[in-house]
Amino acid sequence: MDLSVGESKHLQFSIAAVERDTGIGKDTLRVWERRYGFPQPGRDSFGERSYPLAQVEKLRIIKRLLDAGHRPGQVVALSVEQLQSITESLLAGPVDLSRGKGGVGQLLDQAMGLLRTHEIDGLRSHLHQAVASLGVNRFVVELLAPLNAMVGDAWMRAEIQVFEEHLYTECATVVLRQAIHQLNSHTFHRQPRVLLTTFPQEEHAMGLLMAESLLTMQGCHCLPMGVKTPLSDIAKAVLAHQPDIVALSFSVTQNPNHVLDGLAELRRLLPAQVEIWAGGRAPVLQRRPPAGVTVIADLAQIETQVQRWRKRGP
Amino acid sequence: MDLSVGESKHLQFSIAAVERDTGIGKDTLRVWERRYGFPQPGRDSFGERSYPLAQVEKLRIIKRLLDAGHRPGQVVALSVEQLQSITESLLAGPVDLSRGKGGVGQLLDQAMGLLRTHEIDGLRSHLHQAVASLGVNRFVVELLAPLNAMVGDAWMRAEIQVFEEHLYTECATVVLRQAIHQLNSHTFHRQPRVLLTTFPQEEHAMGLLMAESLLTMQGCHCLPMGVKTPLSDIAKAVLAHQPDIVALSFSVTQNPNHVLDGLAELRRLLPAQVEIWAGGRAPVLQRRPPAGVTVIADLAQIETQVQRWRKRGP
DNA sequence: TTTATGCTATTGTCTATGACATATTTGTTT
DNA sequence: AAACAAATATGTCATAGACAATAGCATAAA
Repeated sequence: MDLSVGESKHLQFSIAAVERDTGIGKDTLRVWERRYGFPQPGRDSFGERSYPLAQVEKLRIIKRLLDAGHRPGQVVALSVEQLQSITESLLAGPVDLSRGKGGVGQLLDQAMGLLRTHEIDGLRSHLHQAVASLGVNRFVVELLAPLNAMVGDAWMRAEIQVFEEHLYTECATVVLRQAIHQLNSHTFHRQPRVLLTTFPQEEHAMGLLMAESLLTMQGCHCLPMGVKTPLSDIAKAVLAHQPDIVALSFSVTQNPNHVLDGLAELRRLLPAQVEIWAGGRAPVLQRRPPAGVTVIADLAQIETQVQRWRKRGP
Repeated sequence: MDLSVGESKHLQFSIAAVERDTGIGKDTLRVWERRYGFPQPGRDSFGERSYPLAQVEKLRIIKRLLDAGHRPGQVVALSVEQLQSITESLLAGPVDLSRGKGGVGQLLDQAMGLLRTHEIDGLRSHLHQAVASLGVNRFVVELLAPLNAMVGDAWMRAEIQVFEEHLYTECATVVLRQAIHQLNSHTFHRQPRVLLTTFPQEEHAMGLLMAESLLTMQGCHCLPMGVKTPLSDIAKAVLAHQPDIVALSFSVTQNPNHVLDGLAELRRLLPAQVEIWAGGRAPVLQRRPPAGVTVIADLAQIETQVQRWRKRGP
């Protein structure tokens, strides 16, 4: 029978299948084997690497730790137990802080509960209700943002599955998009035009969507461009649409240098009167705020910044 | 400055950037060079391949022809003129067909016009109106799907900018999501549960969204999971949610082998009674339909397939 | 104490060429 | 025409070495 598909009956994976399932490139897999002694795949009858399931799963744990900032030399050669203890020690504190304040803590816990029990329809209607009762602003700032953080944490600890995270993201996106659509944007005296997108490395669209909702609440005219736009294309779009502000979102996992270099480069490409706003959880933004860029430390600041822009001279 | 993206100031591309932009693997690019004499990249100061823009564009044309069924030996060594004459003789048929029938051709052209003149708000309201007047079903099948194809074509020929494509995608997504949300799903006798997602390589969510809208129209219960789900996580989600059908979407650019390998592997991972539906523009699906997988050749077939499922014994 | 600078180790990706399984075409024989 | 065999075409995997980019760390300067 045909075994060329990458996975044999006994859950053995070809190098291409491992690349697809872990996101680790073929070259990297080979060089890890050479340098660290792991993974150590068997060979099939053609002399090609054949990875058992256990090694693929270990590789996924390793990938998570790398995303969290660990380096291959520290973790690739460790045992599964050691990897798991590192994963657990990685996140200990900040979760409890967000709960309990303002009474939304209960809504948060309910949402996490629905996610864990796979009640997606229940989660969706729960979030819909929350929008209705809290209003878009509080929904985003007090419920959705902390919930994102909690889901991200839980994912890091492998407490929730990848597919649960996917379902959550999709669900939250639907609810939030719906909420944005129902906003009847008030007309302010000065209505800034805001172009929203992310850099090519950044895949996460939730931050962008949260920003869009709050900006729309503030009466801004939003031009959402989705994620992963090359710098030169951001510049072309600015030329074509003449926005007042370019808003960018960065998640934790972003390479700090890429963030700073990208922002500096973009600042160079854009006319001076176009403001660049950078928000999101990338720590480097707070630590070394780049020149000519407005750093949005947390979502609540969006309101303040829009007001500042309105007061600014033309 | 940051050159890590693979593209230098003078529009020279690294091999990784070419792989990303054309979908042709690094190994394949090197072996074409060895065997056919094209592409013939220059070398940068480090001795690494450096592809000029013209060659990348030619590679995109070649990729199109390969997707259409031509073989590398026939086309890789040809000149740009020869390639274009083949392309035009190829494209004579199916595009015009979709226009002019049923009067949506005009709506199509208007949409393309709005996109080219950067009137995004106009495009959005145009599409909203189209949903209202055509109904979701015809909107998706007759307007949005052809429009996607046209935008894809235009992008392949480098007639539209990357940022225009981004804006279009975002705009169409918003309109379609809105339309889905307003569907009040009728309850049928047998209501299949459908899990929707894509393989890890596939970034495009539009196909999935179009499928979701049509499935919902047919009274299906949809579980959208977003894009890029690893195979083993699809399997876990199936275990948790017990859907009747797993629906996957594939765009043209997908590597044919990856598509077939992935589908075969997924088929082995899932219980036999769970159907796998594969749709989208990946030509390999029609050319070599994999066993145990229902190929959805075009969107209109979704209705037929749902009816077939309903008649099927439990 | 903090901020720059330079050295060193780490790490991913590239290069080169060869091998070969699978797919497709071509040629030959019923 | 249909069936089978031989030949080609094609993508992917293998090995091993090289090196640019990154990160960590120590030292010097503010």
